[in-house]
Amino acid sequence: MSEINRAVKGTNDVLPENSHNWQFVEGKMLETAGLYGFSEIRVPVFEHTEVFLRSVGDTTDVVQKEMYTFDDKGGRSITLRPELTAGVIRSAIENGLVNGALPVKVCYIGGCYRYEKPQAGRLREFHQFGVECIGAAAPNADAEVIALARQVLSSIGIEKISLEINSIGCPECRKAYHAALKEYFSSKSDELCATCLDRLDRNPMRILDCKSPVCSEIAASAPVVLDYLCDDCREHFEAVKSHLTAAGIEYTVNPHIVRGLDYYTRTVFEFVSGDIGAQATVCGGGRYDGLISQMGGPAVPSLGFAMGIERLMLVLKNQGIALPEAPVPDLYIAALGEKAQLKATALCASLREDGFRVLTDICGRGLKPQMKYAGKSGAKFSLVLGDAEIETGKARLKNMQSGEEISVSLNTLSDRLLECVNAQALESLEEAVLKD
RNA sequence: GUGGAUGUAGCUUAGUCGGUUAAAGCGCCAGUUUGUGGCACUGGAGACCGUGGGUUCGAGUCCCAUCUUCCACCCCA
Repeated sequence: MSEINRAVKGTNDVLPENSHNWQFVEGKMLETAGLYGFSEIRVPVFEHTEVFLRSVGDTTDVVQKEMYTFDDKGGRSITLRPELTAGVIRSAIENGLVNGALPVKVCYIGGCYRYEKPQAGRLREFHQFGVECIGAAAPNADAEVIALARQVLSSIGIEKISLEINSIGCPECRKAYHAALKEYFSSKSDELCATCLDRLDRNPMRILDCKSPVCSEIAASAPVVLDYLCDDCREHFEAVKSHLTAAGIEYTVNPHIVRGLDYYTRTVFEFVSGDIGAQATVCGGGRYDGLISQMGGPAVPSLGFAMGIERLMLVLKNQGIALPEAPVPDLYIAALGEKAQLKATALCASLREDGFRVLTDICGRGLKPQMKYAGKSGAKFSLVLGDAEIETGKARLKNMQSGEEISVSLNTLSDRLLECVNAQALESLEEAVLKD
């Protein structure tokens, strides 16, 4: 296949048969965020490259080798967003949100772009839902944001997923911890893998995250961040845990959680699933108290998380979680002959005006293929319109599941269809109750 | 960026030691039935066998390269 009919590597289409699942999931995300007071914010897909260098951190892998960066025709360096926090914070500062009533609570859904080698749960274009809570320093803010993530997951049926939390401290207490880590790992430097040797200088905390068996064995007995937290950070972390417990949220403390983006401070957390392959993190987030001032805003604390929607979909699929069915047409009108087609057009117009989902033939087909299509479309009812029906003003309304038919007057079709659709819905509702 | 696997109609696949018009099921279109879907039967459309080279009288089949997809490393959501 040539490039003209092939999607770019690492990108996916959401086809009509799946789009209702995305609509459902995204709807639940926005709805749940609303319960916590978060409103949607929409920001551009691209920003000045500098926005990401400043926030994500210019030593991170994301910035160093994964960004889609290019010069526009005006000579500006532009980057497709690899994540949304940077752009959202930029917008909050630029539009003065951070100077208004705090906290600012915003959420977002959008595509992100990273030049990576695709594999299970990893794409070059992927989608994130996330929230930013700007201006809240208290530990119950951390718990609230985590509770929101938890509730989003359960609102779409995901219960089997684990929450891991950690505190990586503030810049102050991290100095002591870095020193301790360096000392510890330096003593084992001849056993560490090549990348970890490199990390020893740049960012020793990342060694804790290494999956190579040797390194993770060494990391297992490395100094633990939690032992090096200053009093404030320790107190904060203890309070976060108390609030999580108060909210009824289960968690495990994993001192090896280290986020890959530079801006994190204090609380960090991940929701992890064992059902979707090596890329197991479905949601990652934490606190980033220094980010706003680092990006030229006032010194206000901030926190948030991001969820990978494709990974979420994988969890749903691999755990066999069923989402609501796509809506089906209420009525298919089969028409025979020009007169009947005109009448069908008129009926469709008024029924759609009344809010019904109505289909009719637009391919000029015969009755049988029309009925066949009606069946495939999943339409609840069908109606055949020919010369006889136009003449008498009456037609037979057919229930496509049971096959039973009733005679209806075309003048009162809308009312009768409403009754029939409701009756059918009631029937399946009763069936559902019986099954329980 | 490194490694392993993969590629034949829209989908799932068959295709022998290299041999003539590349096969089947599902799906799609139409008919059997001139006004009624699901079942059955009949017919039809649809594939430059991922792409480009090479070996050969002859390549879907063998060789090389390249791309895609999948999986893992790395990293992250």
